[in-house]
Amino acid sequence: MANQTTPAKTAITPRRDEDFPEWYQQVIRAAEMAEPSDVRGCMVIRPWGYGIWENMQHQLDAMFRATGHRNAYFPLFIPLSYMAKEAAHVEGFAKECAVVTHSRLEVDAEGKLVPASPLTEPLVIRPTSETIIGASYAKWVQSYRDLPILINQWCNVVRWEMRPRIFLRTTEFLWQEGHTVHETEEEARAETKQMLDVYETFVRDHLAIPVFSGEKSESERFPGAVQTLCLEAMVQDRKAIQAGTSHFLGQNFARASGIQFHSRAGTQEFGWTTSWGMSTRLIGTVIMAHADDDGLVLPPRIAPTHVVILPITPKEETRAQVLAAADKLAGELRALNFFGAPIEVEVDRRDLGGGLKNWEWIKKGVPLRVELGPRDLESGNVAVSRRDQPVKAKELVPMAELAGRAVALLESIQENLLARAKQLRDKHTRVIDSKEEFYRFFTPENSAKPEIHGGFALAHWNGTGEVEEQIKKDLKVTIRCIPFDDSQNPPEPGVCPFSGQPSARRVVWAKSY
RNA sequence: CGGGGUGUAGCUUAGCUUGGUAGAGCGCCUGGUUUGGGACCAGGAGGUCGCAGGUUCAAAUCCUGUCACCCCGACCA
Repeated sequence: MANQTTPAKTAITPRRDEDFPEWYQQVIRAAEMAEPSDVRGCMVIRPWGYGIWENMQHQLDAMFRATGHRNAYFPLFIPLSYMAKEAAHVEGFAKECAVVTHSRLEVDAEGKLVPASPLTEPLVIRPTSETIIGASYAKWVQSYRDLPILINQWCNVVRWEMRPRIFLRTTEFLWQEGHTVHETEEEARAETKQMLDVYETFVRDHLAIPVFSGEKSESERFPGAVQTLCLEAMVQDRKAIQAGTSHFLGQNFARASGIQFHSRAGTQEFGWTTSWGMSTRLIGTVIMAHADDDGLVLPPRIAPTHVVILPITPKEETRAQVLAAADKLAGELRALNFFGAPIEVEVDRRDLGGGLKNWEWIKKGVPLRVELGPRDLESGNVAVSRRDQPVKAKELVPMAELAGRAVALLESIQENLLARAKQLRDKHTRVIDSKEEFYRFFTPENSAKPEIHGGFALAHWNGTGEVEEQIKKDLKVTIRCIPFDDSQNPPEPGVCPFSGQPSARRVVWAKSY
């Protein structure tokens, strides 16, 4: 009996329903995506995690280019005085800025390295780049003919967070920030909405995560913005997570940075600016949206490897044959195009137990696993397992047909993950009209160790910050977004259950990350 | 930054109340047996018990401080 080595029921312990935050960390570790570093709040992104990020980057970048944007790069350091230019902006970020105050190290009398040469003006490490990019734009913009300016930058930013969590909230993180200047308010507003739509398409079609899109209430708005648009996704513990934001900045930052131009009418006008961003946090969102108790589950479109071929070589005499067949199959698959790029195939020829190898790839979330052994050579079949299906499930596919079906299989997984996520979200999105029901919805039965509960509540709201504040205080629930008025979410006047006052439309309430 | 908890080998941990020179499982290395499923046998490497003080003949164990991490709050992509 092999009692001691009996496999755990699930590859990840604890399970999601036992301890969701701990499960999340274990998935990241088991998939070798990232790990904590010696620097507090900062993470090391390992190749598997970084490969996912690179795919996200390339795909979004293509979408930015297609909408007329170009990449550029601005400094990491922002002069302290720049930060002070926009009042609300300073207030929003001051508490989480890392500040560089010295320019060299010296050995002191005790032989210890100490900072020396204080800077005349301290430099802030960018928490975001509105101010320093604004300074450049102020120089570049003279006339309406210079507009619009449509620039994006991929970079790291630093926000000194109190409670870091890998991918979700780290002190340093990677992101993309778009910064645009427009001649008119309408144009800038259209840009803000357009980029939100780009994000929504990306998150839904590439990451297989459905979202609510809408506007933030005043209390949740980006510091200095006139309007903040957002996407809100539901993950498997039914909390909301923001999956991208787009800000209409009005003329606030243009005034602060002096972005002015001669208009068609010959007058001097301030530009209308926008900014929009998404970050490595989306990797955490993908994990929490799709991963299961056996590890990561990757939407094929962002998987660093789409197909892993597992050669089974029980007998030395058939080994070479099996490996050759595996390589041949890999070659056929690599010639295929999935979603604009070659299918990424890995042949795992490591001399490990078959089960061990298999589990590694399950934990990494590779969409398709293909087992190929001597018996398959004879029968002409391979066993194909989909990561969106139970681990033991496999389908025998004639080897000659696999290449013909691979793309469809990947597409099917992609669709299934989206459908599954949508189902989860819809199941836990509830229209609520009474305060009692609302409070019940968001209150766990076991307060000592809260079980997974709640979800999204669609409830009326009188539009005041007081109601928001009260509910946040009572339940830790906030307005995640005020949906746009469109055919999908038509406005529906009603009564705010918290104040009894009239409400123009339902808004989305949830606990959030 | 407040409240709670935890720090012992790469990971999970026993030992701590009742001080007496550090134990296990997984993983790792070597050899062998295996091989359609997270294999088995034998041997082996790996720990200044988070760190710094203190009490003591003696500290993983008691005391003080400190750091890190986790959970809950305040803040946020």
